[in-house]
Amino acid sequence: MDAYEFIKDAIIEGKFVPGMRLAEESLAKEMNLSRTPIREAIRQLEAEGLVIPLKRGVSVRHFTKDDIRQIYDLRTLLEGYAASQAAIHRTENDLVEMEKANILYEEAINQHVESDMDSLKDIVRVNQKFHEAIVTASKNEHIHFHISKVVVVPIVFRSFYWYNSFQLKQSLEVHKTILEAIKNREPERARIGMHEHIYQGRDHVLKHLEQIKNIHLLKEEEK
Amino acid sequence: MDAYEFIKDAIIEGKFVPGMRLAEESLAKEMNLSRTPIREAIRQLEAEGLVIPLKRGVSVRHFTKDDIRQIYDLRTLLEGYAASQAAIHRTENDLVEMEKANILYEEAINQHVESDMDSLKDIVRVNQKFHEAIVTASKNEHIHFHISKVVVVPIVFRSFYWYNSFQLKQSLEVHKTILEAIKNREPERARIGMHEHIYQGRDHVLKHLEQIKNIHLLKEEEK
DNA sequence: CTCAGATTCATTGTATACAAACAGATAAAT
DNA sequence: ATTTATCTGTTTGTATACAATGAATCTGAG
Repeated sequence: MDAYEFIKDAIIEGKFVPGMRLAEESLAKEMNLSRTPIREAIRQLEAEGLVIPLKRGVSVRHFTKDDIRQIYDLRTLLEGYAASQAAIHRTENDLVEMEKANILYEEAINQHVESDMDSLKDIVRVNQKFHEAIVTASKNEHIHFHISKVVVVPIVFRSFYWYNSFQLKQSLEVHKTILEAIKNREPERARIGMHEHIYQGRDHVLKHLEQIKNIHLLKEEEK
Repeated sequence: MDAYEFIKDAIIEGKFVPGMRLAEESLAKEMNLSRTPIREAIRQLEAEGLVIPLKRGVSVRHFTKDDIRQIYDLRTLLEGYAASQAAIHRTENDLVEMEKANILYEEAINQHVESDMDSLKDIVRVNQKFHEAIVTASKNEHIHFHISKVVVVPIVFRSFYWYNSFQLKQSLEVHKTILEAIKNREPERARIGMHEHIYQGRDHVLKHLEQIKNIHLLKEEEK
């Protein structure tokens, strides 16, 4: 669906932010459509929890620090399980896909120069490919379905752009550990590796949120 | 939403079955509405995975035995985690709610007479209340959100109506174990109890599906 | 008889129209 | 001045209309 993609992308890109009131008419005008397809897209996004209904229109959902913690707990649980299952069910082809994704990841990190947004965007994208490959190898499409819903949220915060080279190199190491565990069919080690990896991400996002909050407080004081 | 409830209920009640082609117009006529609200309801149900888009119209999703296995794995993971978290975060009030639900469950089981559909429906409802109470006590609304999506699917199969008194008494025992573990703040025991409980349900549904399949095969032969 | 092409009919996708609900502003009354 | 009531403009909810798409049927040629 087109309107769906448009709105979702706008949220992910930060064009629509939490608290912002979105009316159907204005959205429709912005993308040269009538209200009908817009409404359908909104219903989908509501069902996914990305957007919440307002008395008047909708708003992109506002996630608190507590939400982030909960979502990462959930994601750790799901992706950790997926990794352990991947270690059991993975085929040779799955392994090839995972390795391919990880080589791209390594290349992206090596080419990366400190605080260059575009190269970071690349890294995020390739990282996702790697995670996707693992979930695919777990052979549980229902978990896949739920993970895909959970993964979007942290992206909204664009905390990734704050990773430094050291952290990136570190996460590459964890990737390699996970990959090796899945290759050697060690479910528990794969799970633990994934836990570590995602909790790293969680800490990072939370720290980022803390900074944003401070900036916000600063602005409040300035007034 | 009204059209949403209508369609979802129809699926749960078995009025709309997998493979059945549902056109917007006919749905609209059936509930005296125009197509517009119907379409929105369908988009929601699609996002939840209960219904799949067809080239022409939609159909309620057909779940295979493998889907059931995957969904129960997922549910075990999520509800097991919720139980362990409940053992950590539960308040006195949560405990009261859980005990209340479980007393109702015990009463419903004691009043139950073998293969009475209505009393089994009651039991299913009260059982859900118990599970709800645990998830609430876990203090993670995002897990709650995902569990609620996962729980609907097995209901569609109405395998519950095949429980016998012995199985019901057995599941009451497991409920009590879980409750005690949460009360005594033993996360791991709560998780294991929940695992056992849900895997019991899974075996039951799978056995039921096997029977249905046999009946189906019988019918095929009769032709 | 079989298959390709044209035709018809059902069904979706989108636009538009209008009524009902609601928020905010203005006016009136105490 | 504060509160209540009314009015007004905006925004949603639903219905309807029509074009685009796809499936099924029919027709004619080989």
